[in-house]
Amino acid sequence: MKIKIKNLGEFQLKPGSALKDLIPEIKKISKELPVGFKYKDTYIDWHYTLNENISDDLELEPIFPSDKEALIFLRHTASHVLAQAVKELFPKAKLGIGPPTEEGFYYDIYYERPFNEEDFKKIEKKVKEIIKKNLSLERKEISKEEAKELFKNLEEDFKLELIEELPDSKVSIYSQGNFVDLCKGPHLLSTGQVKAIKLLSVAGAYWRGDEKNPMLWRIYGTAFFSKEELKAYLDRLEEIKKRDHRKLGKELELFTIEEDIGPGLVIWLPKGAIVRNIIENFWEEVHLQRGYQLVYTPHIALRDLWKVSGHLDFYAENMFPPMELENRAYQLKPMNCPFHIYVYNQKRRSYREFPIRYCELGTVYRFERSGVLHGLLRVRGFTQDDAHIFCREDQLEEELIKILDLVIYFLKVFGFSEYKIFLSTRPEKFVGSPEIWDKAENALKKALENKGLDYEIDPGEGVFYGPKIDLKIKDVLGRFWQCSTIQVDFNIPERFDIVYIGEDNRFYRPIMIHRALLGSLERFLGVLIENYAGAFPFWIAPVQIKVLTITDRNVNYGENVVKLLKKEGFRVEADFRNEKLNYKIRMAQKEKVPYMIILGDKEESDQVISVRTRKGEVINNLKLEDFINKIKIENQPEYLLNESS
RNA sequence: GCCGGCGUAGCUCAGUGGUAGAGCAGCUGAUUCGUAAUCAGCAGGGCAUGGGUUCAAAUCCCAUCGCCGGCUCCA
Repeated sequence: MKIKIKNLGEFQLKPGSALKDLIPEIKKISKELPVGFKYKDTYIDWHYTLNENISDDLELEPIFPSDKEALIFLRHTASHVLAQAVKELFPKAKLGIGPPTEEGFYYDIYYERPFNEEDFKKIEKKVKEIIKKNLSLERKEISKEEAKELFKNLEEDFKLELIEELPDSKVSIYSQGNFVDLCKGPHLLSTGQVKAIKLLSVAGAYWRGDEKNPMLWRIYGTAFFSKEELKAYLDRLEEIKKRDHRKLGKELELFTIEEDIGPGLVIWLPKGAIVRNIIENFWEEVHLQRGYQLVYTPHIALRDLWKVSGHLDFYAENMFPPMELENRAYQLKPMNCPFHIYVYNQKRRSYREFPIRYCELGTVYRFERSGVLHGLLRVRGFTQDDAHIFCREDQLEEELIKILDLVIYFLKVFGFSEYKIFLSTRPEKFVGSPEIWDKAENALKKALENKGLDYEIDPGEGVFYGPKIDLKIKDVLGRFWQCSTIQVDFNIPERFDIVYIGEDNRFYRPIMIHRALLGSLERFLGVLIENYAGAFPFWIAPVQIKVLTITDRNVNYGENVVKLLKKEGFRVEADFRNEKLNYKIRMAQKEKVPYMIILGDKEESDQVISVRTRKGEVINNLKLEDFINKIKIENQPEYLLNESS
């Protein structure tokens, strides 16, 4: 039988033999040995044998250690090594699943008690031993019946459950030493090929993510082909820690979340509030330019409003409980949409008016379970940069395209140029008819295609009132964050029975689009803090310039400079303390102020300034006027856009 | 909500049964200094909260709250 391997040539293989029998031959012609292969969409490792898995002549695509996909092989094996280590140390442990992930791998393992730090160390040691032993892996295909027998004897209950649900009559198992695991692969040749591995953490995880199921212990780890790559990864984890918005938020005095005030409720401190204010002002300006109208609505409303909107039926578990007052129930708002319906309903609407676009920085409250709160990224009270657009069916696609334009513009201004787009379709719990949903889903698809944007479909992830497009933005460290959401809604207009008069003088139902571009200001600022590591670009920096004097003699001159800068509208702080320059620079540097102006006798006598940038560049003998002209340009939101393009 | 870990001064952290500690920040004084920490002194703590064990608890036990890492969910 012929095996063609891309770029390596053709090989003959006898039926019944494994791909690994080709290794000596391949080694002769290739410096580097592939870790495995890809055939169509499946990974094939060296352990595949001809009669079992491969019937016809086929062309395989080799995967080398330098390929990204090679990590899947490596991490699958790494997770087996981990599982073996745990089973050897704790024979009573039962295995769940152990897949590779984006960044590493994990194994979910049931054990009668939690693994503690000591266990963790032991496991780590055992893992290293197994790698050192360089055990060969082996793949076998057996019938489901045989597999059931095997795992029943091993008392691997979770594996039995998995086997039960596998669609094929045959399943594959991999073994190394005396360890066997149900696994579809792919794997490396032997445990010794796992060169750089690190176990990272243990945490409880429900079997199959369902809280009705027993809790297993999930051990996270990561593995790479080289120690250098592993180190780079661990360094990156350190970097992420350094950029944590919770840490920076405290250090830079941006925001606080106080135990006495309540979980998930954010206090914006002056420095953070000014950042938020600058973003809000910019946001409003752009919206007004683009044909939106600004509205304000209350934080609470009569509970009946939420009955009409459908929230009580479909969203109740995310809402704060009602408040009773003068025999009427009020409800803290989880969304802004019903209010905007009433703005719409102020008068009879004509088809000529459309599209009508209402926008609001609307603060909403949602009940999030305590365990999921996370700094600014997951809170209970947040301000959405919300808008609701009412339009006719024939305008829907164009409106969606405009929204996509707008969101891409905003993200660019804030330094995000890469994102993933998801189209979420009808969930299990939904209002309206399936036909209407299909219509809405199609409109979203067409808009995305019109803009030439790639997207993935997230089945069943839509909101109860309509399908949506979500954008996840990629930050400088390559992490993705969900902020923007665009949702088509045929249902709420119907529930509130809103109408417009058409050309033919008859009533029609408008379509509503919900959209938030930055998402919530809290989350967006959290992401922004991490993206910039707290060093905001000039136009949003809470303190843009810090004026430092060298001696007390220069204070008068310093006050003058500060006054002139403030007059121009810049956010300036003075550090005229009787301290050494180095000390003042260090402080300003830690506050991540973009520019320091340093004033000594020299500057004063020449009536100039010295400027030190956040990056450490020094410009001497600058006229204040020239500096102001330079930073005026830098103070525009689009400055960085123009710089990089 | 569930599982594990953690909670000591404004911040970062020492302190594991015997009188609460350090550095930074703050205040006072000295120093007047040129591109990432000048020196000295002072002040600052219900050890998350509430119970319990003990002659004695920051330390051991129980409960509650909060935070962190996950599960799940979403802006």
